[in-house]
Amino acid sequence: MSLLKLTPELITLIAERFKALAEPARLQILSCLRGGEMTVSDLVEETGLGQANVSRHLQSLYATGFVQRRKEGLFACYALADKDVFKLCDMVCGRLERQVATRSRALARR
Amino acid sequence: MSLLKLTPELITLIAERFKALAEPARLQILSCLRGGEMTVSDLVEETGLGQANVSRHLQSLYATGFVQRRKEGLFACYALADKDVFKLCDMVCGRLERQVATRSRALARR
DNA sequence: CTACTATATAAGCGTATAGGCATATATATT
DNA sequence: AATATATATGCCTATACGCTTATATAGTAG
Repeated sequence: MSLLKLTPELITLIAERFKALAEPARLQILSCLRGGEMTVSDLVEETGLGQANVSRHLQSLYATGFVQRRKEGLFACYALADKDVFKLCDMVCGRLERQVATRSRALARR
Repeated sequence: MSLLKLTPELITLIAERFKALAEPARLQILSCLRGGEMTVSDLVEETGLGQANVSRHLQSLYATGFVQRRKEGLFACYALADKDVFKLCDMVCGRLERQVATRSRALARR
């Protein structure tokens, strides 16, 4: 629908959200969380990223509302706030597929 | 659906696309283009950004496939590649609205 | 209490990038 | 040809950010 008027303030907020998704490491983390709640240690192991790094990215994803946080004893359990993230990825992927197709044709034409 | 497996290569590509949307200036440009095709000069005037700046952002948006380009005499006319960009924004906005609501309640509770 | 573990945070470093200025390129006009 | 205009690009500086190492905080166990 896109009925929303994009005011400067809104634009800033939207840009922040996209920025949170604009990093491979964070997308990787979100992708891991697709399987369900995970601790920081789990994510460190699964992603191969450093612990401090994962923690910082999680803060960023939490601040922008893409993940939820739950404390269980020593562990911090993170989970996707909702599944929309992957709808976003799919939309971008759709675009990607179209572009890849277009460029393949362009290359073939040379 | 989110049936796509997020391979490392795909993650990189998706991150690039999100990065293109992660800048207020570029969102502002896209928002302007919502009304239809515009020249660089039009966009400079409408956004208040510098010409070099606008030109650069347009290259970035073009490289990531968010805008189309057409040359008409001296002018370069840019247009949205499709409307999906604003579906993306709306989805992020939806999330924003929910968050704003949640946080207002949280503040009220203190 | 001490020691250990999981997570968060701080400091420093290197890189990427936005913005401004000057300039190059391309096209049109005379 | 020369000149003017629209756009693109190269260079510079400031800032932002990701990554690593080291440390701080919080919770648990002995």
